[in-house]
Amino acid sequence: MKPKKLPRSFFNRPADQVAPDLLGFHLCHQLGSKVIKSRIVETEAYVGVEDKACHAFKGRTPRTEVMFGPPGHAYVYLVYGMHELFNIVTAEKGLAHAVLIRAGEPVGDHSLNLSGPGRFTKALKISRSHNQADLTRLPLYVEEAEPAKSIKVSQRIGVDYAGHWAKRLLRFFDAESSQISGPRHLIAKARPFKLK
DNA sequence: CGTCAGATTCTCT
DNA sequence: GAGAATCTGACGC
Repeated sequence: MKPKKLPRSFFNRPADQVAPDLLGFHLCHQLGSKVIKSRIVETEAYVGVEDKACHAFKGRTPRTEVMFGPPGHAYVYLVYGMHELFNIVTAEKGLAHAVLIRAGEPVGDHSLNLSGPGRFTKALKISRSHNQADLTRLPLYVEEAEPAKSIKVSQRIGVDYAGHWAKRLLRFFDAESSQISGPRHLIAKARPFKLK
């Protein structure tokens, strides 16, 4: 398969459709003459203003402004005062959907730890300076690759406060990957998911 | 294996 | 001023 940057149309769909489709694809960051690549193995969908676990639930603020913009852009923010988390804005402008990238596997000759959303951004050298970056262009882009063969779904992690939204199966991961993050019991409870 | 507290700072009330 | 889409290391079984 010839590597190819994903076009904006790929991202112009609801987050719960984009999130499983991203598994197996590569997130690439060009730094000078080098490109750091990671195979995406774990994602979570945040489905807009009705989703209590989604930052956009509280409405449009300076921080969440990007989410209300057009799809295919980065939403990077700080949690717990220490970790920067990388999201991709999806669905049509105004819906404020996003996909959180939670884990990846190294691609190429590097041996980085990409298991966990905080580690993922650290390893790929992604920071808040990339907030609002257009992901259909350099230096940050998603490359099409072999899709994950076996996908599982579970509840999202760290969103217990979100009432019935916490129970929705919006976390997707490659069942064959060893880099999956989060509590074991959620991984054990996960169930198979078939792409449409 | 499991649970738990602490680090550290931004965001919105 | 409270709480957060996390990670690590300590301790108990």
